[in-house]
Amino acid sequence: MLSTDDFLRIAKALADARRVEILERIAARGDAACQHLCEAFPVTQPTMSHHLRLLAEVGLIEMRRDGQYAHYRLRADVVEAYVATLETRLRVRPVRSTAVRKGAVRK
Amino acid sequence: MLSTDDFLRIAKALADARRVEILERIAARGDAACQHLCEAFPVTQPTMSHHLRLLAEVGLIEMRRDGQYAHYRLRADVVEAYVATLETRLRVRPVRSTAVRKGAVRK
DNA sequence: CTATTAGATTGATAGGTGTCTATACATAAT
DNA sequence: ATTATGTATAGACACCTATCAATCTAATAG
Repeated sequence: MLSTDDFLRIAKALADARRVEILERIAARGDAACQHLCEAFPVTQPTMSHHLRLLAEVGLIEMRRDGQYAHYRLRADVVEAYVATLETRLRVRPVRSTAVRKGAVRK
Repeated sequence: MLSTDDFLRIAKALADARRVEILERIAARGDAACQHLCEAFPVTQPTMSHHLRLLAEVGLIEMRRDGQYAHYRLRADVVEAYVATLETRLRVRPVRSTAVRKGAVRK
């Protein structure tokens, strides 16, 4: 279960078409470099950097540095935690156990 | 599975703290009148009306008129459809069957 | 018909944010 | 060191939207 704050921040992160597309791409590849993502979408590199930063801040993705390259991967457990929280708050189904690693969300 | 458009509109509807609170309230009661919701939150009636309209437009709630009163109830199946679509797009778990009644989303 | 109450609509305003250009920082290659 | 490349930051701008006061419509009560 996410805190009210984390929950809202994730919801806002998911409320942008481009960001969801980026997440999809990262999820589909398992691992994506910023460079690759910049080429895959019609946005400038700073805009892509902005989106990735935001997604990482709310915990939906995780970055791994490899020299000058930045690689990202999806935090499926955080997505699940968001879903579980949404369902619990709206009472649409029994809660499912979804352990989320501590420190996923940057304060 | 929701269309890309419906998916995004629901995501945006869920990306506001007040709206989620309103949804929670409606979900908790099973049925809530606009009047009651106005008293339950520190917002003016036009603002509440605005939120309810938006939530109904994206299909998350449904209105029933009773004379001059307006009653709302949650569309749990639409919430589930949103969740299923999110999980499918991000590949976080197998798809679950979630039939959504046609015409829930106003065009 | 008149008054009252519930809800919707209309403008207007303030704050938030997605996007860009320009620039800075960091790592790698020569 | 210098140059090149990948990423991050800063500032600006346009657009969107949550909110309110004021007003309007609809239905009920007297």
